[in-house]
Amino acid sequence: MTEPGLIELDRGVPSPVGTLTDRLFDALQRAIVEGEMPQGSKISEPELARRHGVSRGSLREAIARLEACKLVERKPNLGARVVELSAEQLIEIFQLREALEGMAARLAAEAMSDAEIDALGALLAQHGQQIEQEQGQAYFQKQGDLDFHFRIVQGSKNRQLIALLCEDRYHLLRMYRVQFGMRSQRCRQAFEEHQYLLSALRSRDPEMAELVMRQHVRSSRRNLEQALA
Amino acid sequence: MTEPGLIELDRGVPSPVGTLTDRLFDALQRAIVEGEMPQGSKISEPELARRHGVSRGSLREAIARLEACKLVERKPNLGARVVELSAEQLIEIFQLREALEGMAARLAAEAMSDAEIDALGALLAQHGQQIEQEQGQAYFQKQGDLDFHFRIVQGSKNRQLIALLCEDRYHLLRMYRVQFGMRSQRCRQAFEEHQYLLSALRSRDPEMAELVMRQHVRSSRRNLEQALA
DNA sequence: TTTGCATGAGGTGTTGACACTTTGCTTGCG
DNA sequence: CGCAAGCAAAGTGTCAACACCTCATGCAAA
Repeated sequence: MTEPGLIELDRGVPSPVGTLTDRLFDALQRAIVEGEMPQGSKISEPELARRHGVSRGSLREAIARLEACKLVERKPNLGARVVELSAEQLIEIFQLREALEGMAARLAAEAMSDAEIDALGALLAQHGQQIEQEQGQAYFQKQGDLDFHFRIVQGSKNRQLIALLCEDRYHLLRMYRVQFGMRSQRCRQAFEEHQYLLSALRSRDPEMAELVMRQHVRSSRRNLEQALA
Repeated sequence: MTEPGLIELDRGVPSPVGTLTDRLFDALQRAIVEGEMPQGSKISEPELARRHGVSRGSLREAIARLEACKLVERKPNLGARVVELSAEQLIEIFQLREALEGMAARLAAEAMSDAEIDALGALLAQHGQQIEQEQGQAYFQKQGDLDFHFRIVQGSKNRQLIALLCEDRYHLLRMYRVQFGMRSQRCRQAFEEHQYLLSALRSRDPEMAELVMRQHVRSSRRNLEQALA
């Protein structure tokens, strides 16, 4: 629920938090994820800098960070473009997730505290209610799913995994969800799989947790492949 | 054998390849991996810029890329420091590798061409000879091991995996190998495990390939944990 | 002696300007 | 009419200078 606040740039107040490059990075990242900057569109440094009332230097540093997140691609002397998510790349991302989140679940089964697991259970219960009431269908359910996976990764207590999935690649996944936002017929099934995973965590069974998580991500991928064909 | 050339900065010739930031990045990366810039040491932008005869702007972009590779850590208004590899973080990196390279091996079992697999076999045969002759013990064997894993990842044909392991995190692994360079008693065992993996690839058995690779990385990790204790 | 604040130096964040590269169009020649 | 060389505009790479922040040093007051 309380996702680390995205700072709005270009508002009345000059957002007195973080460095200028930080705020620029957040603003651009949001713009790309939401689709305001279309996939594959070219980024003109002078124009963007003018639009945001910022020098090119700061903008270039922000773009460098976006490049590290794989949200933009840059070629020397040719400039930067917003990344394009092809079908193949989406599938590759899901293969990456299968491996990484599977390992995260395995580690989480041993590293999460009882309190964290209980909190996860509460979150799931809430999701269940939302699904029953069929309210906030699209957005909230997807956000909920993201929250769930987010917490598992955090629960692994592995800083490499956390940095990679919750900071570096997190926004790329959000971009996929926002822009490819296919209505999830898989919603109820995904909810069940989340509960299986919760059981594995409660049993402190690493092997089972990894198995369930991998199967879960793989199902999502298969669903995606089918929808793309 | 033919690792993409590291460009030497500060030589007679002005290295007429790539942008200045690129060359700076390569030079700093090498310096960090080799230990010339000690772990945890602070990076003074003015001094480094002067030493390399470069403006601070270019240097800052190079540092931003190093940060993306996790080779340096930066805090606002406090500057950048070379990353410190603690024992815990090393273990976390190996857990990451187990997941990622396991998946890479799985995919490679289906995606690699027969020619690529044959070339891998030739590489392994060469390693075997080197081990027999006990020559070039430390460096070449470690480099050989890195080459082997490098090729498996490339063989997965998954651009996400390749970018992550062969570009983003590759140098962090090299840094560990160079600086923690423990003599590998495990050398012969690792060689055998590599051959098991080759067999799995030849059989086009994804399940087995992933299993062997994960076991291989896990053994390395256990060996590391033991050596650290 | 110790605590607190002022001050200065060093360092980082940010900016505007300059130089080179790319690109699309124009112009002149075959 | 087609094509190559050249030119102009836009864009990226690089730089030096300015503004703000942090930290350490020293001085003054309790």
